[in-house]
Amino acid sequence: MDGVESDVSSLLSAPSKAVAIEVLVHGAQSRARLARRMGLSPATLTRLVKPLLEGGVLLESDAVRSPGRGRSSLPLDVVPDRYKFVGVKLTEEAIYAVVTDVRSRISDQVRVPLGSLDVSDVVAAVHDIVMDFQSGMDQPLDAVGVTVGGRVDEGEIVADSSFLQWRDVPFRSLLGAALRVPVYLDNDVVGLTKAQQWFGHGKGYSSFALLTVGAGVGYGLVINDLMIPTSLNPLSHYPVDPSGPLCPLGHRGCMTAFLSSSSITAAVSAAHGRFIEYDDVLEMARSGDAPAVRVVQEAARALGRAASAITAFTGVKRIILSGEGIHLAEAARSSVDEGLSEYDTDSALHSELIVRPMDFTEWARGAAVIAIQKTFPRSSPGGTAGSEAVASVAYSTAVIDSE
Amino acid sequence: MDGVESDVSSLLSAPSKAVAIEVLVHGAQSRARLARRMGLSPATLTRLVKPLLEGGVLLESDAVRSPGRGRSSLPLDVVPDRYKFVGVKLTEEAIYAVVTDVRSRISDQVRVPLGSLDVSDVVAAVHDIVMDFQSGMDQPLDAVGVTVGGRVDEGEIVADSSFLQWRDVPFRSLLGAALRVPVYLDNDVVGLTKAQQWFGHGKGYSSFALLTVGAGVGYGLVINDLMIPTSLNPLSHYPVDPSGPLCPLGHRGCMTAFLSSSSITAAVSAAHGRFIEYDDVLEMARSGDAPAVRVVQEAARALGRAASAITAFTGVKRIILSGEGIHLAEAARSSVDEGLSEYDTDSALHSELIVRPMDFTEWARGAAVIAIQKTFPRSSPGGTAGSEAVASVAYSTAVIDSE
DNA sequence: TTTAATAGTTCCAGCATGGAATCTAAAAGA
DNA sequence: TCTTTTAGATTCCATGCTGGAACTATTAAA
Repeated sequence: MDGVESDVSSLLSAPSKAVAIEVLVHGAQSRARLARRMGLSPATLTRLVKPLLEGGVLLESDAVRSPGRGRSSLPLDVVPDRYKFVGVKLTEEAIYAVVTDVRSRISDQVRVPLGSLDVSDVVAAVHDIVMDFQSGMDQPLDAVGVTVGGRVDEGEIVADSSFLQWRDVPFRSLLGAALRVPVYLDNDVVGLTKAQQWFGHGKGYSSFALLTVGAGVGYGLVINDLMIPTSLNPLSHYPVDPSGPLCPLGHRGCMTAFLSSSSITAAVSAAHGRFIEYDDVLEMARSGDAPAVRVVQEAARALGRAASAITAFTGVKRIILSGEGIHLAEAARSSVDEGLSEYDTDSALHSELIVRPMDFTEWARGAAVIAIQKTFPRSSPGGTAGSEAVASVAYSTAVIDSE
Repeated sequence: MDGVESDVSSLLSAPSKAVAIEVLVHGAQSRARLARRMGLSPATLTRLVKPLLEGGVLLESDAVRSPGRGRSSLPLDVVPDRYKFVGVKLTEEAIYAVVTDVRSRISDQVRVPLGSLDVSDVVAAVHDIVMDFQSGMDQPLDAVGVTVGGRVDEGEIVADSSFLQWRDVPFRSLLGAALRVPVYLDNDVVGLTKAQQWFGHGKGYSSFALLTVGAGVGYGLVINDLMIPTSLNPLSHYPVDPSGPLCPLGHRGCMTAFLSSSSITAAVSAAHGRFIEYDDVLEMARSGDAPAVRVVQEAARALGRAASAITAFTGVKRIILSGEGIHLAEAARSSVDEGLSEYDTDSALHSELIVRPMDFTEWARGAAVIAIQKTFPRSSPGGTAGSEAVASVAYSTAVIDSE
């Protein structure tokens, strides 16, 4: 609990950190189990765990009986309050921020409306939020993660965010100068995907995809435990049905045209001659309003088709459907399945859909996970030759259209 | 050259093998260069190279001058004839077989028409071909790779091959019993993709895709240097244009409906009221025959759309377009580009298309590469926890529809 | 009470690695 | 021509990670 252990990265060996991450992600477990899971000898595990216990990263809980004979195991778990992180998600209307522990469990959260999109104003607002959190805590903050919708380069610069109307803003260094804490920056879908990977519905899957539906369409991809930099603009405007509606960019039947909240509300509003909220559209669909039913069903079918395409093109079966607008998948699940199986030839290779609505707090948690993962970095599992070339690409371009 | 070094796998350490593969794939280079590329010290490289020289795997060539001062480097190269492999590609009409060196350079090849699709007949035919090759060689064969269109399980069993009309045939053990040489089995697109990865147009790219057009549509995907098991049936019947023609399975506007040779010849033949060969269709398109032009252009546009989708869903930019039927992409390149950019919003993230026609000999070379890669296995670069679970999935299902 | 099975530790030999010093080779400059 | 500089390659050694073997600890079953 003392401040001796200032930094994980510098004081722990890479294998020790790998053990910590294993416990972090897969929960409390004994040395023996860790050894088996990680393909290491019990002897090695004893050695790797020692500095983690001394550093206060892990804690040995009481002995636990397992069925059968043999000595009880001593589960190792992370010390929940050993680290504290802040996650910040920027949207055009508000800043959503959370305080989490190392397992990304939220202990505090706040929503601050955004008065101005001016860079310095936003920096100041985030600074104030973090300071506010800090003052209410009895321990120092370990890191802050910030995510935005749009293109983020090298974790440093908001290269292009249409909704914030920012171009080439070195947000990380700006905020880092204002705070005394390490600041990390990334795309919002990347954050949400990584949160799912370590702590959410992607846990235990070496490959999965995340598809979010809300103001825009987001897409995150993890293959072989590695986040794939998927350039998202192309996907959010991917043609699902060339005879479908138009999106703001003029594409007929693209995913945005079918799935974005604005497209859906616009279609139903037009039919009824008055403006109708997104949630009301779903409600109306449920109660049988013909235009609403039609629009929601078509959107759901487009979603199913997109999921089917993801599996076809990436081989990934597990797909998490999420975002503020994903309730439409619950409202019209059969249409989703319809779109999913429309062109399916091999039933054994079905996509496995998980529908999990997520609000903006969840996005902020994703931002916190960016900070957590940077604090507990994986020791380059890819291990490819030509490290310099790889380094320049890593964590670079993951873009979504947050229009 | 003597038979002392019987097996690479058992006598060389994993890092040494990695060095051999580096030289194999990226060509002759000095120890210093290898050290830089692989992130190792010069000292380590000297040590790793020694057993490779002693084992006759690598050879030191004459000193080569580099611009500037300093000692000349001593390039290390593989001894081309140290190993010999046979690659066999089974199609419904014939067996295509090649003899290659460790760089997959073809030194001999043969095409044997297939009289019967009976399993024992095919085993006998392949056996005879391999024996024939053997008798003409002054050194023993190191391994045989066989590829087939269809689903191959665990590298052991042809689970389902529609064109050979085989189901659950343990081809590897059957052929292995007949031959005295290690036999490896895999899907044909996997072989072709791996050949591209190590020795072809995917060399130097950690991620790329291969799309083949011929009797059917094939798709191979490599991400972060790892072959992704893409279940191909879904892709070959992926809907490109819901208003397009029908495929044999009744899908409207799927990739097979647009791109398979039979669909193309059928469409043009119907228009002209007589049967027209595939190559003639391309010829007629070139000379302006309206139906042929139309069909070829639509097929090319579908190809472009498919390529665009690959980039959108996988983030992979480099796409190799190939197969016996890919000449249509050359004949109508502008239509390919049209389909590629139809829904493109971000020009910086364009797909990078490489069009390379490949005949069946090239597919046989792919089979040889299966044998080469099994002989020089990579030491599990993924390195994920839970090795047992990973092992069962690796090299399993990569399917194409070879109908 | 003995035996078997599992968890965890200690000790040590093996081995891969990289740093430092050294040697070799070639070009540039005096 | 000799010296200096630069870079490739080697040798030697300290370091550190690893797993095997032997051991202790704990628990259930015979």
